[in-house]
Amino acid sequence: MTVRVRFAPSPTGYPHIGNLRTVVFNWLFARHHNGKFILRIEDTDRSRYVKDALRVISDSLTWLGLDWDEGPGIGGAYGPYIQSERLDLYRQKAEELIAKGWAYRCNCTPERLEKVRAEQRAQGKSQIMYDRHCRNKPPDAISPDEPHVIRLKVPLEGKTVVHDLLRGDIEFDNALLDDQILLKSDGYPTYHLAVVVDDHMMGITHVMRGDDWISSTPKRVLLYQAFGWEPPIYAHVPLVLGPDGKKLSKRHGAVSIDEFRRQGYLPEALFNFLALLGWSPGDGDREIYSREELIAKFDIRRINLAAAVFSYDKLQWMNGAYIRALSEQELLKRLIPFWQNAGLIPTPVPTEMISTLETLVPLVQERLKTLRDVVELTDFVFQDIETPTAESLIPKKTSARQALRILQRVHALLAGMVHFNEETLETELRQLAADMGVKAGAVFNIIRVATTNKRVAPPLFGSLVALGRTTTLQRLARAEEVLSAYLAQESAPDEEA
RNA sequence: GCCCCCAUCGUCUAGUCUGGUCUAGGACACAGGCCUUUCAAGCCUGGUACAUGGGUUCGAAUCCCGUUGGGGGCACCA
Repeated sequence: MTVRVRFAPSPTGYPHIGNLRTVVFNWLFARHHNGKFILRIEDTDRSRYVKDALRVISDSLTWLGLDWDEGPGIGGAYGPYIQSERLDLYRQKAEELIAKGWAYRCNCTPERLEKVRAEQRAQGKSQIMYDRHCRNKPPDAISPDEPHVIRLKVPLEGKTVVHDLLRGDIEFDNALLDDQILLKSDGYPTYHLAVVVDDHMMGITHVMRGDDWISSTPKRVLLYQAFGWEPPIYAHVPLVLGPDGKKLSKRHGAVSIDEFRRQGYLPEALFNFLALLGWSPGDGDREIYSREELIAKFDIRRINLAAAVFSYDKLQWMNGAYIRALSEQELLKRLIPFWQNAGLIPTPVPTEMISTLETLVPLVQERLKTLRDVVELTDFVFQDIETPTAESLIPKKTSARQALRILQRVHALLAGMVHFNEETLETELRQLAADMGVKAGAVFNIIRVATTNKRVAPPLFGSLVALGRTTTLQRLARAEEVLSAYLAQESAPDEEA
Protein backbone atom coordinates (compact mmCIF):
# COMPACT_ATOMS: atom_id res chain seq x y z
CA MET A 1 0.00 0.00 0.00
CA THR A 2 1.33 3.38 -0.97
CA VAL A 3 1.38 5.87 1.85
CA ARG A 4 -0.69 8.93 1.05
CA VAL A 5 -0.75 11.82 3.48
CA ARG A 6 -1.94 15.37 3.14
CA PHE A 7 -1.60 18.84 4.49
CA ALA A 8 -4.98 20.52 4.42
CA PRO A 9 -4.71 24.13 5.48
CA SER A 10 -7.54 26.57 5.31
CA PRO A 11 -6.71 29.87 3.63
CA THR A 12 -7.71 31.94 6.62
CA GLY A 13 -4.27 33.18 7.49
CA TYR A 14 -0.61 32.63 6.99
CA PRO A 15 1.15 29.35 7.67
CA HIS A 16 2.00 29.05 11.27
CA ILE A 17 5.19 27.58 12.64
CA GLY A 18 3.30 25.16 14.90
CA ASN A 19 1.29 23.78 12.02
CA LEU A 20 4.35 23.66 9.85
CA ARG A 21 6.04 21.33 12.31
CA THR A 22 3.18 18.91 11.77
CA VAL A 23 3.54 19.37 8.02
CA VAL A 24 7.22 18.52 8.33
CA PHE A 25 6.26 15.27 10.04
CA ASN A 26 3.78 14.44 7.29
CA TRP A 27 6.25 15.26 4.57
CA LEU A 28 9.04 13.23 6.19
CA PHE A 29 6.65 10.33 6.64
CA ALA A 30 5.64 10.41 2.98
CA ARG A 31 9.20 10.73 1.72
CA HIS A 32 10.49 8.03 4.05
CA HIS A 33 7.94 5.58 2.70
CA ASN A 34 8.20 6.73 -0.90
CA GLY A 35 4.61 7.79 -0.59
CA LYS A 36 2.65 10.80 -1.74
CA PHE A 37 2.36 14.14 -0.03
CA ILE A 38 -0.78 15.98 -1.03
CA LEU A 39 -1.77 19.59 -0.59
CA ARG A 40 -5.46 20.30 -0.27
CA ILE A 41 -7.07 23.64 0.41
CA GLU A 42 -9.97 23.65 2.83
CA ASP A 43 -11.68 26.88 1.92
CA THR A 44 -15.15 26.12 3.14
CA ASP A 45 -15.36 29.09 5.46
CA ARG A 46 -16.17 32.00 3.18
CA SER A 47 -16.31 34.53 5.99
CA ARG A 48 -12.71 34.00 7.02
CA TYR A 49 -11.21 33.68 3.58
CA VAL A 50 -7.93 35.54 3.11
CA LYS A 51 -7.22 36.36 -0.49
CA ASP A 52 -3.49 35.76 -0.89
CA ALA A 53 -3.28 33.03 1.76
CA LEU A 54 -3.04 30.28 -0.81
CA ARG A 55 -0.05 31.94 -2.45
CA VAL A 56 1.68 32.48 0.89
CA ILE A 57 1.02 28.87 1.85
CA SER A 58 2.61 27.55 -1.35
CA ASP A 59 5.51 29.96 -1.06
CA SER A 60 6.17 28.92 2.50
CA LEU A 61 6.09 25.22 1.72
CA THR A 62 8.32 25.73 -1.28
CA TRP A 63 10.77 27.84 0.69
CA LEU A 64 11.05 25.11 3.30
CA GLY A 65 11.54 22.50 0.60
CA LEU A 66 8.26 20.72 1.33
CA ASP A 67 7.24 19.78 -2.19
CA TRP A 68 3.86 18.20 -2.84
CA ASP A 69 2.96 15.50 -5.34
CA GLU A 70 -0.64 16.45 -5.89
CA GLY A 71 -2.46 19.66 -5.23
CA PRO A 72 -3.35 23.10 -6.47
CA GLY A 73 -1.20 24.19 -9.36
CA ILE A 74 0.02 20.74 -10.26
CA GLY A 75 -3.16 18.72 -10.19
CA GLY A 76 -3.29 14.96 -9.74
CA ALA A 77 -5.61 12.04 -10.24
CA TYR A 78 -7.91 12.93 -7.34
CA GLY A 79 -8.60 16.60 -8.01
CA PRO A 80 -9.78 19.17 -7.72
CA TYR A 81 -7.75 19.87 -4.59
CA ILE A 82 -9.62 22.96 -3.56
CA GLN A 83 -12.75 22.20 -1.60
CA SER A 84 -14.79 25.10 -2.92
CA GLU A 85 -14.55 23.37 -6.28
CA ARG A 86 -16.06 20.18 -4.89
CA LEU A 87 -19.27 21.53 -3.37
CA ASP A 88 -21.61 19.30 -5.38
CA LEU A 89 -19.86 16.25 -4.04
CA TYR A 90 -20.39 17.26 -0.41
CA ARG A 91 -24.06 18.09 -0.96
CA GLN A 92 -24.60 14.80 -2.64
CA LYS A 93 -22.88 12.95 0.20
CA ALA A 94 -24.89 14.84 2.82
CA GLU A 95 -28.14 13.89 1.10
CA GLU A 96 -26.92 10.35 0.95
CA LEU A 97 -26.56 10.33 4.72
CA ILE A 98 -30.09 11.62 5.15
CA ALA A 99 -31.34 8.82 2.95
CA LYS A 100 -29.43 6.33 5.07
CA GLY A 101 -30.91 7.74 8.26
CA TRP A 102 -27.55 9.03 9.49
CA ALA A 103 -28.38 12.70 9.13
CA TYR A 104 -31.29 15.10 9.30
CA ARG A 105 -32.32 18.57 8.24
CA CYS A 106 -32.43 21.30 10.85
CA ASN A 107 -33.81 24.78 10.44
CA CYS A 108 -33.07 26.13 13.88
CA THR A 109 -31.86 29.70 13.63
CA PRO A 110 -28.49 30.74 14.97
CA GLU A 111 -30.42 32.90 17.44
CA ARG A 112 -32.31 29.94 18.81
CA LEU A 113 -29.11 27.91 19.07
CA GLU A 114 -27.43 30.69 20.99
CA LYS A 115 -30.42 30.92 23.28
CA VAL A 116 -30.29 27.18 23.97
CA ARG A 117 -26.61 27.38 24.78
CA ALA A 118 -27.15 30.36 27.05
CA GLU A 119 -29.83 28.50 28.96
CA GLN A 120 -27.66 25.44 29.31
CA ARG A 121 -24.84 27.55 30.64
CA ALA A 122 -27.19 29.32 33.04
CA GLN A 123 -28.37 25.96 34.35
CA GLY A 124 -24.76 24.96 34.87
CA LYS A 125 -25.09 21.98 32.56
CA SER A 126 -21.91 20.04 32.06
CA GLN A 127 -22.61 19.52 28.37
CA ILE A 128 -23.29 22.47 26.14
CA MET A 129 -24.74 21.03 22.96
CA TYR A 130 -27.58 21.17 20.47
CA ASP A 131 -30.86 20.10 22.01
CA ARG A 132 -31.72 17.99 18.97
CA HIS A 133 -34.87 19.97 18.42
CA CYS A 134 -35.20 18.95 14.75
CA ARG A 135 -33.90 15.44 15.07
CA ASN A 136 -37.23 13.71 15.36
CA LYS A 137 -39.27 15.84 13.02
CA PRO A 138 -40.96 13.92 10.20
CA PRO A 139 -38.73 13.55 7.11
CA ASP A 140 -40.77 16.04 5.09
CA ALA A 141 -41.12 18.63 7.86
CA ILE A 142 -38.29 20.69 6.41
CA SER A 143 -38.19 21.23 2.69
CA PRO A 144 -34.86 20.86 0.87
CA ASP A 145 -35.59 24.25 -0.65
CA GLU A 146 -35.87 26.28 2.53
CA PRO A 147 -32.79 27.48 4.45
CA HIS A 148 -31.51 24.76 6.71
CA VAL A 149 -28.47 22.81 7.73
CA ILE A 150 -27.83 19.09 7.72
CA ARG A 151 -26.74 17.50 10.97
CA LEU A 152 -25.16 14.19 11.81
CA LYS A 153 -27.46 11.86 13.72
CA VAL A 154 -25.07 10.74 16.42
CA PRO A 155 -26.11 7.53 18.17
CA LEU A 156 -27.52 8.36 21.59
CA GLU A 157 -25.80 5.45 23.30
CA GLY A 158 -22.70 3.38 23.05
CA LYS A 159 -19.12 4.35 22.55
CA THR A 160 -17.00 5.37 19.62
CA VAL A 161 -13.39 4.31 19.56
CA VAL A 162 -10.64 6.27 17.88
CA HIS A 163 -7.65 4.13 17.02
CA ASP A 164 -4.57 6.25 17.29
CA LEU A 165 -1.28 4.92 16.02
CA LEU A 166 0.66 6.69 18.79
CA ARG A 167 -1.73 6.57 21.73
CA GLY A 168 -3.69 3.40 21.22
CA ASP A 169 -7.48 3.35 21.48
CA ILE A 170 -9.29 6.38 22.80
CA GLU A 171 -12.90 5.87 23.83
CA PHE A 172 -15.66 8.44 23.63
CA ASP A 173 -19.17 8.26 25.00
CA ASN A 174 -21.61 8.86 22.14
CA ALA A 175 -24.00 10.56 24.54
CA LEU A 176 -21.43 13.34 24.90
CA LEU A 177 -21.11 13.99 21.18
CA ASP A 178 -23.03 16.82 19.55
CA ASP A 179 -25.15 16.41 16.43
CA GLN A 180 -22.51 18.07 14.34
CA ILE A 181 -23.51 20.26 11.42
CA LEU A 182 -22.28 18.68 8.19
CA LEU A 183 -23.67 21.08 5.61
CA LYS A 184 -24.10 24.74 6.39
CA SER A 185 -27.09 26.78 5.31
CA ASP A 186 -24.96 28.46 2.63
CA GLY A 187 -24.49 25.07 1.02
CA TYR A 188 -20.87 24.74 2.04
CA PRO A 189 -19.80 21.69 4.00
CA THR A 190 -18.27 22.01 7.43
CA TYR A 191 -14.81 20.70 8.06
CA HIS A 192 -16.11 17.43 9.47
CA LEU A 193 -17.95 16.40 6.35
CA ALA A 194 -15.47 17.72 3.81
CA VAL A 195 -12.44 16.21 5.45
CA VAL A 196 -13.98 12.76 5.66
CA VAL A 197 -15.28 12.79 2.10
CA ASP A 198 -12.03 14.11 0.67
CA ASP A 199 -9.69 11.94 2.71
CA HIS A 200 -11.66 8.93 1.55
CA MET A 201 -12.01 9.97 -2.09
CA MET A 202 -8.36 10.94 -2.25
CA GLY A 203 -7.17 7.67 -0.80
CA ILE A 204 -5.49 9.21 2.23
CA THR A 205 -3.95 6.40 4.28
CA HIS A 206 -2.61 8.27 7.32
CA VAL A 207 -3.91 11.38 8.99
CA MET A 208 -1.34 13.13 11.10
CA ARG A 209 -2.65 16.22 12.84
CA GLY A 210 -2.21 18.19 16.03
CA ASP A 211 -3.72 16.57 19.09
CA ASP A 212 -6.09 19.49 19.47
CA TRP A 213 -8.18 17.51 16.98
CA ILE A 214 -8.52 14.40 19.09
CA SER A 215 -11.82 15.34 20.64
CA SER A 216 -13.50 15.90 17.29
CA THR A 217 -12.20 12.68 15.79
CA PRO A 218 -15.02 10.44 17.04
CA LYS A 219 -17.43 12.46 14.91
CA ARG A 220 -15.28 11.68 11.93
CA VAL A 221 -15.12 8.02 12.85
CA LEU A 222 -18.90 7.99 13.05
CA LEU A 223 -19.07 9.51 9.58
CA TYR A 224 -16.86 6.77 8.20
CA GLN A 225 -19.23 4.25 9.75
CA ALA A 226 -22.22 6.06 8.27
CA PHE A 227 -20.69 5.96 4.82
CA GLY A 228 -19.47 2.43 5.26
CA TRP A 229 -15.88 3.44 4.62
CA GLU A 230 -12.65 2.34 6.20
CA PRO A 231 -11.14 5.23 8.21
CA PRO A 232 -7.51 6.21 7.72
CA ILE A 233 -4.89 5.54 10.33
CA TYR A 234 -4.86 8.41 12.80
CA ALA A 235 -1.74 9.70 14.46
CA HIS A 236 -2.23 12.72 16.69
CA VAL A 237 0.97 14.58 17.22
CA PRO A 238 1.61 16.92 20.13
CA LEU A 239 1.14 20.64 19.88
CA VAL A 240 3.85 23.26 19.73
CA LEU A 241 3.68 25.64 22.65
CA GLY A 242 4.90 29.17 23.18
CA PRO A 243 7.32 30.06 25.98
CA ASP A 244 4.32 30.55 28.29
CA GLY A 245 3.23 26.95 27.81
CA LYS A 246 0.14 27.83 25.76
CA LYS A 247 -0.62 26.66 22.25
CA LEU A 248 1.61 28.70 19.96
CA SER A 249 -0.18 31.63 18.34
CA LYS A 250 0.38 35.08 16.90
CA ARG A 251 0.53 36.42 20.43
CA HIS A 252 3.90 34.75 20.80
CA GLY A 253 5.64 36.96 18.27
CA ALA A 254 7.23 35.52 15.18
CA VAL A 255 5.16 32.56 14.13
CA SER A 256 4.48 32.95 10.43
CA ILE A 257 6.96 31.25 8.16
CA ASP A 258 7.40 34.41 6.21
CA GLU A 259 8.59 36.20 9.32
CA PHE A 260 11.27 33.61 9.90
CA ARG A 261 12.43 34.08 6.36
CA ARG A 262 12.55 37.84 6.69
CA GLN A 263 14.43 37.55 9.95
CA GLY A 264 17.16 35.67 8.19
CA TYR A 265 16.64 32.07 9.16
CA LEU A 266 17.86 29.51 6.67
CA PRO A 267 15.14 27.14 5.47
CA GLU A 268 17.41 24.15 6.02
CA ALA A 269 18.03 25.20 9.62
CA LEU A 270 14.36 25.77 10.32
CA PHE A 271 13.52 22.44 8.72
CA ASN A 272 16.09 20.62 10.86
CA PHE A 273 14.88 22.37 13.97
CA LEU A 274 11.22 21.67 13.28
CA ALA A 275 11.89 18.01 12.55
CA LEU A 276 13.51 17.64 15.96
CA LEU A 277 10.71 19.39 17.81
CA GLY A 278 8.78 16.48 19.22
CA TRP A 279 10.68 13.84 17.36
CA SER A 280 14.15 12.40 17.63
CA PRO A 281 15.99 9.77 15.61
CA GLY A 282 17.30 8.47 18.92
CA ASP A 283 20.70 7.63 17.55
CA GLY A 284 23.77 9.27 18.94
CA ASP A 285 23.89 12.72 20.42
CA ARG A 286 23.53 14.81 17.31
CA GLU A 287 21.40 17.81 16.56
CA ILE A 288 22.35 18.63 12.99
CA TYR A 289 20.91 16.33 10.36
CA SER A 290 20.72 16.77 6.63
CA ARG A 291 17.38 16.57 4.89
CA GLU A 292 18.32 13.18 3.46
CA GLU A 293 19.26 11.83 6.86
CA LEU A 294 15.99 13.02 8.35
CA ILE A 295 14.04 11.31 5.60
CA ALA A 296 15.98 8.10 6.02
CA LYS A 297 15.63 8.07 9.80
CA PHE A 298 12.08 9.32 10.21
CA ASP A 299 9.98 6.94 12.25
CA ILE A 300 6.49 8.04 13.13
CA ARG A 301 6.44 5.84 16.19
CA ARG A 302 9.26 7.80 17.75
CA ILE A 303 7.20 10.98 17.91
CA ASN A 304 7.13 12.24 21.45
CA LEU A 305 3.66 12.49 22.98
CA ALA A 306 4.23 15.52 25.16
CA ALA A 307 3.76 19.04 23.82
CA ALA A 308 6.96 20.89 23.01
CA VAL A 309 7.86 24.49 23.75
CA PHE A 310 9.28 26.32 20.76
CA SER A 311 12.74 27.53 21.72
CA TYR A 312 13.88 30.57 19.78
CA ASP A 313 17.25 30.30 21.52
CA LYS A 314 17.94 26.87 20.17
CA LEU A 315 16.72 27.78 16.72
CA GLN A 316 19.10 30.74 16.72
CA TRP A 317 21.98 28.54 17.69
CA MET A 318 21.12 26.03 15.00
CA ASN A 319 20.75 28.75 12.41
CA GLY A 320 24.19 30.07 13.34
CA ALA A 321 25.60 26.58 12.97
CA TYR A 322 24.11 26.29 9.49
CA ILE A 323 25.43 29.71 8.53
CA ARG A 324 28.92 28.72 9.61
CA ALA A 325 28.69 25.58 7.51
CA LEU A 326 27.91 27.54 4.33
CA SER A 327 30.62 28.24 1.78
CA GLU A 328 31.62 31.90 1.63
CA GLN A 329 30.23 32.14 -1.87
CA GLU A 330 26.89 30.71 -0.82
CA LEU A 331 26.70 32.90 2.25
CA LEU A 332 27.42 35.98 0.17
CA LYS A 333 24.58 35.05 -2.15
CA ARG A 334 22.16 34.78 0.74
CA LEU A 335 23.38 37.92 2.47
CA ILE A 336 22.96 40.26 -0.49
CA PRO A 337 19.15 40.53 -0.25
CA PHE A 338 19.44 41.49 3.40
CA TRP A 339 21.89 44.28 2.66
CA GLN A 340 19.62 45.40 -0.13
CA ASN A 341 16.45 45.36 1.93
CA ALA A 342 18.17 47.47 4.55
CA GLY A 343 19.04 49.98 1.85
CA LEU A 344 22.76 49.53 2.35
CA ILE A 345 23.58 48.41 -1.17
CA PRO A 346 21.82 48.97 -4.48
CA THR A 347 19.95 46.46 -6.61
CA PRO A 348 21.52 45.11 -8.69
CA VAL A 349 24.83 45.04 -6.89
CA PRO A 350 27.43 47.15 -8.71
CA THR A 351 30.30 44.95 -9.75
CA GLU A 352 32.89 47.17 -8.11
CA MET A 353 31.16 46.53 -4.79
CA ILE A 354 31.52 42.77 -4.95
CA SER A 355 35.06 42.67 -3.62
CA THR A 356 34.04 44.72 -0.59
CA LEU A 357 31.25 42.26 0.12
CA GLU A 358 33.63 39.36 -0.34
CA THR A 359 35.95 40.91 2.21
CA LEU A 360 33.10 41.19 4.66
CA VAL A 361 31.72 37.67 4.41
CA PRO A 362 34.48 35.80 6.26
CA LEU A 363 34.51 38.54 8.89
CA VAL A 364 30.87 38.09 9.77
CA GLN A 365 30.29 34.42 9.07
CA GLU A 366 30.92 33.07 12.55
CA ARG A 367 29.22 36.06 14.16
CA LEU A 368 25.82 35.72 12.51
CA LYS A 369 22.90 34.06 14.22
CA THR A 370 20.60 35.16 11.46
CA LEU A 371 21.29 36.56 8.02
CA ARG A 372 19.70 39.82 9.03
CA ASP A 373 22.33 40.30 11.75
CA VAL A 374 24.69 41.31 8.97
CA VAL A 375 22.97 44.67 8.68
CA GLU A 376 23.80 45.88 12.14
CA LEU A 377 27.22 44.32 11.99
CA THR A 378 28.35 45.96 8.78
CA ASP A 379 26.26 49.09 8.23
CA PHE A 380 29.25 51.34 9.03
CA VAL A 381 30.87 50.17 5.82
CA PHE A 382 28.05 51.38 3.60
CA GLN A 383 26.85 54.50 5.29
CA ASP A 384 28.33 57.33 7.27
CA ILE A 385 28.56 56.91 11.03
CA GLU A 386 27.63 59.19 13.85
CA THR A 387 30.73 60.96 15.05
CA PRO A 388 31.94 59.08 18.11
CA THR A 389 32.00 60.92 21.42
CA ALA A 390 35.30 61.71 23.10
CA GLU A 391 34.41 59.45 26.01
CA SER A 392 33.91 56.48 23.74
CA LEU A 393 37.23 57.13 22.04
CA ILE A 394 39.27 57.10 25.23
CA PRO A 395 40.02 53.58 26.48
CA LYS A 396 40.16 52.86 30.17
CA LYS A 397 43.51 53.71 31.77
CA THR A 398 44.35 55.97 28.86
CA SER A 399 44.40 59.74 28.87
CA ALA A 400 42.67 61.82 26.26
CA ARG A 401 45.99 63.25 25.23
CA GLN A 402 47.47 59.84 24.72
CA ALA A 403 44.44 58.66 22.78
CA LEU A 404 44.83 61.61 20.48
CA ARG A 405 48.55 60.93 20.03
CA ILE A 406 47.76 57.34 19.13
CA LEU A 407 45.18 58.41 16.59
CA GLN A 408 47.58 60.84 15.00
CA ARG A 409 50.32 58.27 14.73
CA VAL A 410 47.88 55.71 13.32
CA HIS A 411 46.63 58.25 10.83
CA ALA A 412 50.12 59.03 9.59
CA LEU A 413 51.00 55.36 9.43
CA LEU A 414 47.95 54.35 7.42
CA ALA A 415 48.27 57.31 5.11
CA GLY A 416 51.78 56.32 4.19
CA MET A 417 51.34 52.57 4.06
CA VAL A 418 52.19 51.02 0.72
CA HIS A 419 49.91 48.00 0.93
CA PHE A 420 46.56 48.64 2.59
CA ASN A 421 45.69 45.05 3.42
CA GLU A 422 44.87 43.01 6.50
CA GLU A 423 48.27 41.50 7.01
CA THR A 424 50.22 44.71 6.68
CA LEU A 425 47.75 46.58 8.85
CA GLU A 426 48.13 44.11 11.64
CA THR A 427 51.90 43.98 11.48
CA GLU A 428 52.40 47.71 11.31
CA LEU A 429 49.81 48.61 13.90
CA ARG A 430 51.26 46.11 16.36
CA GLN A 431 54.67 47.59 15.72
CA LEU A 432 53.29 51.05 16.31
CA ALA A 433 51.80 50.00 19.62
CA ALA A 434 55.09 48.49 20.67
CA ASP A 435 56.97 51.66 19.67
CA MET A 436 54.61 53.78 21.69
CA GLY A 437 54.73 51.45 24.63
CA VAL A 438 50.97 50.87 24.70
CA LYS A 439 48.93 47.71 24.48
CA ALA A 440 47.99 46.70 20.97
CA GLY A 441 44.43 46.11 22.15
CA ALA A 442 44.13 49.71 23.29
CA VAL A 443 45.27 50.96 19.90
CA PHE A 444 42.84 48.68 18.10
CA ASN A 445 39.98 49.77 20.30
CA ILE A 446 40.52 53.42 19.55
CA ILE A 447 40.63 52.75 15.83
CA ARG A 448 37.54 50.56 16.04
CA VAL A 449 35.45 53.24 17.70
CA ALA A 450 36.84 55.98 15.47
CA THR A 451 35.99 54.13 12.27
CA THR A 452 32.80 52.30 13.22
CA ASN A 453 31.40 54.15 16.23
CA LYS A 454 30.79 50.71 17.69
CA ARG A 455 32.31 49.00 20.67
CA VAL A 456 31.56 45.68 19.02
CA ALA A 457 32.38 45.23 15.37
CA PRO A 458 33.83 42.64 13.01
CA PRO A 459 37.60 42.05 13.13
CA LEU A 460 39.34 45.37 12.75
CA PHE A 461 41.80 44.93 9.90
CA GLY A 462 39.33 43.35 7.55
CA SER A 463 36.83 46.04 8.45
CA LEU A 464 39.33 48.76 7.54
CA VAL A 465 40.07 47.11 4.23
CA ALA A 466 36.35 46.89 3.50
CA LEU A 467 35.97 50.53 4.45
CA GLY A 468 38.82 51.55 2.21
CA ARG A 469 41.74 53.77 3.02
CA THR A 470 40.10 57.07 2.12
CA THR A 471 37.09 56.63 4.36
CA THR A 472 39.24 55.21 7.12
CA LEU A 473 41.48 58.26 7.12
CA GLN A 474 38.49 60.61 7.05
CA ARG A 475 36.98 58.96 10.09
CA LEU A 476 40.30 58.97 11.91
CA ALA A 477 40.59 62.69 11.22
CA ARG A 478 37.11 63.28 12.56
CA ALA A 479 37.94 61.42 15.74
CA GLU A 480 41.11 63.49 16.13
CA GLU A 481 39.05 66.65 15.93
CA VAL A 482 36.71 65.35 18.58
CA LEU A 483 39.58 64.62 20.91
CA SER A 484 41.29 67.92 20.22
CA ALA A 485 38.14 69.83 21.05
CA TYR A 486 37.71 67.75 24.17
CA LEU A 487 41.26 68.46 25.29
CA ALA A 488 40.92 72.17 24.63
CA GLN A 489 37.86 72.29 26.81
CA GLU A 490 39.44 70.19 29.53
CA SER A 491 42.67 72.12 29.75
CA ALA A 492 41.19 75.59 29.52
CA PRO A 493 40.39 75.99 33.24
CA ASP A 494 43.79 74.57 34.20
CA GLU A 495 45.65 77.11 32.18
CA GLU A 496 43.71 79.94 33.74
CA ALA A 497 44.69 78.84 37.21
C1' G B 1 -18.21 22.66 34.39
C1' C B 2 -17.75 18.22 31.18
C1' C B 3 -14.69 15.16 27.90
C1' C B 4 -9.84 13.97 26.10
C1' C B 5 -4.44 13.99 25.93
C1' C B 6 0.20 14.44 28.39
C1' A B 7 4.19 14.28 32.52
C1' U B 8 12.92 13.01 32.57
C1' C B 9 17.42 19.26 33.75
C1' G B 10 14.73 26.40 32.73
C1' U B 11 13.93 24.48 27.30
C1' C B 12 14.38 20.42 23.30
C1' U B 13 15.35 15.45 24.19
C1' A B 14 17.99 9.94 24.93
C1' G B 15 16.54 6.12 28.08
C1' U B 16 10.16 3.78 28.97
C1' C B 17 7.34 -0.79 24.55
C1' U B 18 11.56 -5.57 25.57
C1' G B 19 12.26 -3.47 34.23
C1' G B 20 18.75 -4.37 36.33
C1' U B 21 24.47 -1.86 32.12
C1' C B 22 20.96 5.13 34.75
C1' U B 23 25.10 7.39 41.33
C1' A B 24 20.01 9.21 34.31
C1' G B 25 23.35 10.70 28.48
C1' G B 26 23.34 14.80 24.72
C1' A B 27 21.92 19.76 22.96
C1' C B 28 20.27 24.96 23.78
C1' A B 29 20.46 28.54 27.52
C1' C B 30 23.22 29.90 32.00
C1' A B 31 28.00 30.35 35.16
C1' G B 32 33.41 30.00 35.42
C1' G B 33 38.01 29.29 32.68
C1' C B 34 41.25 29.02 28.22
C1' C B 35 42.08 31.38 23.49
C1' U B 36 41.82 36.44 21.92
C1' U B 37 42.17 43.38 18.82
C1' U B 38 36.09 44.04 20.56
C1' C B 39 32.27 40.57 19.71
C1' A B 40 31.69 35.92 18.12
C1' A B 41 33.40 31.01 17.07
C1' G B 42 36.18 27.05 19.32
C1' C B 43 37.89 24.20 23.62
C1' C B 44 37.54 22.87 28.99
C1' U B 45 34.78 22.84 33.61
C1' G B 46 30.19 23.40 36.49
C1' G B 47 25.07 23.45 38.41
C1' U B 48 20.18 21.93 37.55
C1' A B 49 15.62 16.62 36.04
C1' C B 50 12.97 10.92 36.50
C1' A B 51 5.88 15.71 39.61
C1' U B 52 3.71 12.97 43.91
C1' G B 53 1.59 8.79 46.87
C1' G B 54 0.72 3.83 46.75
C1' G B 55 1.40 -0.90 44.70
C1' U B 56 3.86 -5.22 41.50
C1' U B 57 9.03 -7.07 41.74
C1' C B 58 15.01 -9.58 44.40
C1' G B 59 15.19 -4.88 41.63
C1' A B 60 11.20 0.68 38.59
C1' A B 61 12.67 6.74 35.24
C1' U B 62 10.90 2.22 32.98
C1' C B 63 4.73 -1.92 34.58
C1' C B 64 -0.35 -0.84 37.35
C1' C B 65 -3.67 2.54 40.26
C1' G B 66 -4.71 7.15 42.66
C1' U B 67 -3.36 12.33 43.29
C1' U B 68 -1.32 16.75 41.54
C1' G B 69 0.20 19.66 37.59
C1' G B 70 0.12 21.22 32.44
C1' G B 71 -2.28 21.28 27.78
C1' G B 72 -6.34 20.68 24.36
C1' G B 73 -11.52 20.37 22.92
C1' C B 74 -16.71 21.42 23.83
C1' A B 75 -19.31 26.89 16.74
C1' C B 76 -23.63 27.14 10.47
C1' C B 77 -14.08 27.79 12.35
C1' A B 78 -10.78 24.81 10.50
